[in-house]
Amino acid sequence: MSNTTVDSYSISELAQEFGITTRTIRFYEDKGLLTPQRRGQTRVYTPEDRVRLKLILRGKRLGFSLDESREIIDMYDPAHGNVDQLKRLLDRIDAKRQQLRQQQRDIEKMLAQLDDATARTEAALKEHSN
Amino acid sequence: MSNTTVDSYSISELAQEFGITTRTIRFYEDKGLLTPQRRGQTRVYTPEDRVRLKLILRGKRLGFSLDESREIIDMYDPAHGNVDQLKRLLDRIDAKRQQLRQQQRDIEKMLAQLDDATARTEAALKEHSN
DNA sequence: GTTGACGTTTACGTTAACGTAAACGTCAAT
DNA sequence: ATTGACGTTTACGTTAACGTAAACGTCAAC
Repeated sequence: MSNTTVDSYSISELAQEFGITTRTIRFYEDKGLLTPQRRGQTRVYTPEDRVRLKLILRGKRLGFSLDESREIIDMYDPAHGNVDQLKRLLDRIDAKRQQLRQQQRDIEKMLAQLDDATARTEAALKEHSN
Repeated sequence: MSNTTVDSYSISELAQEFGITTRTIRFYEDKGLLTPQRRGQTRVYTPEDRVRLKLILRGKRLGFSLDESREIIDMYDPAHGNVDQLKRLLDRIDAKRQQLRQQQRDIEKMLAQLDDATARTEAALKEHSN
């Protein structure tokens, strides 16, 4: 279960923690979203790998594709060479921001709609108590 | 193009307005999300149909499946008979609310992450100006 | 009367994101 | 030495949400 190095994880540990299957984790690796090390054949995950996985799943909850999640994750690292690329990166970051703000507005409207639905349903319930 | 009744829409009008294809709209009908009337063979959409379509697309932007969107849309109508069903409906509405709140938190974190990415990228740009 | 623009149905194709199963290796425990 | 828990690779299957194309009807315009 627990390891000597303490801050490394097995594939099943991560799977259990996040409520996904090992198949899913290997699939993410296949798609280039994770690149764990190997102890022999066996995959060994660092805390950084774990964070990346967390980000992927967060993206999933927001309806992002794996490609989109990869893009967002890659935005965090500064390794992108020349000035032109950096400027384009800024644009892509901004685009994502706009998208997230749109989602915020969508959520607000849906929550309002749900409040409405609750009110209507409770009203219908009161009708039944007559 | 425009109709005599004014508040009815053709399939291509809706497609253009929302930036989707007619195929998509017919697909939604196939899945039971829309039930337009017919003038002969031709589909005729009411303003209510248009609203439903809008809700579907809003759900899409939030990563909802068509089934989920259908569920949310159906929550708005009070036609669901008995007390037990109404109480279960309230629970489902509440569950959706929780999910949306989770998405709100996810968005906040992602926006913070993007701010971080922007700062780092701009820092990298300043390096290049040396 | 044929050419477009628009509509229809039917049906096969495609992509993403895994599920599921087979077939195998490893290592500690019985 | 075999069982069980865990890991591996390879590969075919599945579902959702459409795309794409074929083949046809309709109706106004030239």
